[in-house]
Amino acid sequence: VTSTKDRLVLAAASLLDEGGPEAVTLREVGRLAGVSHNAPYKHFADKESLLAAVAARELRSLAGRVDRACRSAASERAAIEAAAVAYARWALAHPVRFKLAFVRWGLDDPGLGEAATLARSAFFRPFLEAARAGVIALHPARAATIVWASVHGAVDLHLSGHLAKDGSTATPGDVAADIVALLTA
Amino acid sequence: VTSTKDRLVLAAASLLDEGGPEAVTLREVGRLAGVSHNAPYKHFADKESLLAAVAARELRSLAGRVDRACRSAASERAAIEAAAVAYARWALAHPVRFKLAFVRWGLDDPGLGEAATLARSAFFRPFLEAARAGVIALHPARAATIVWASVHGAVDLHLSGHLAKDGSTATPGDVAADIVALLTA
DNA sequence: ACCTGAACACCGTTCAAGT
DNA sequence: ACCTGAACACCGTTCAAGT
Repeated sequence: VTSTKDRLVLAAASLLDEGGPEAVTLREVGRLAGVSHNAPYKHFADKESLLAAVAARELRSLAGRVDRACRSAASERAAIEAAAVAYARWALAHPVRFKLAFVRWGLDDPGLGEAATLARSAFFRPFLEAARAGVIALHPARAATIVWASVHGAVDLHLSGHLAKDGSTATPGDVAADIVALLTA
Repeated sequence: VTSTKDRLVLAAASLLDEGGPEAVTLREVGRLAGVSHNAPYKHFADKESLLAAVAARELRSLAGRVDRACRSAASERAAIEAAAVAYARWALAHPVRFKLAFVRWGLDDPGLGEAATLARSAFFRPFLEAARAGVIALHPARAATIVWASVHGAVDLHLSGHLAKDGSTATPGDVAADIVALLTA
């Protein structure tokens, strides 16, 4: 019951996971979806638009994970920590998708914009609730951006191999714990 | 007096700045360096190795900038803030080079590893000195990783368009200021 | 030791045509 | 409305050969 368009997106995502970005060719995407090598052009403007659809799907998935993690937390502070941990776990588990989702797009796909807003909102929600409960002193948007940037940056540095391997630097998990502790102190 | 190898790296960097990653083709690199389209293969194993050399050059440049910014600071705290600001300014001024420097490389170029260590050391130095002076309470490597990750992440989110445009989220500069204030409080 | 030119396989994109 | 097959321009890489 999946449309050709959906199958194309799924095929691209699958190729991305298995062989990295350079493995995603329109010819292979078509073959995996059971259509010709240029059927994608009937559903997407070009290759970049197809990849943007993959990125959007990924961001919506991330938003869902963060949302569920927050909801099952016992306190406002635990919800913040759960959001940070869920974000880091997702990124470390799917490094290629993570990198794709934060590429500088040369287009402005409305679906991609909506998905990005969804992910941002999911991450910000526990901060708004913590601020209402008086758990954090800082402006919630400022606090949320700091934690988001910290976790995102730690993961990116880790994935690109820039954090020292000898243990002299902190891991993404350390950074998440430290920053939440600092903000709720 | 520049060698062909140097000219190839410079040509690649120039093309990268002007037209983005997809503008860097070995044919155009060769043409710009005044050699044939496959002369690069006499100096680099493949295209990825050439790009790794560009990334290494960029990381050394970043290390120099951070170093100079720290040295001209009036206090230990000012040195930390200067390092963070220098990092963010460099990244925002050269977004394409920034993205290239933090790509997940499928090779282990020794020159790239050394350059990465150089950049990391430059960023960590003011934290070691601040810890010695008693300005920060946290372990210096932990504090440095937090600030580094925060600034790096804020810039990456900003460049990929994930920070809201309506001003509801903080800018990379805000994040740098907030995180340094939190750590030295 | 360093470079060139031809050649090969592959890819994104376009186009005319099919149902 | 959706898809196909041929074709085009382009790119990374290899190879035989040149100085």
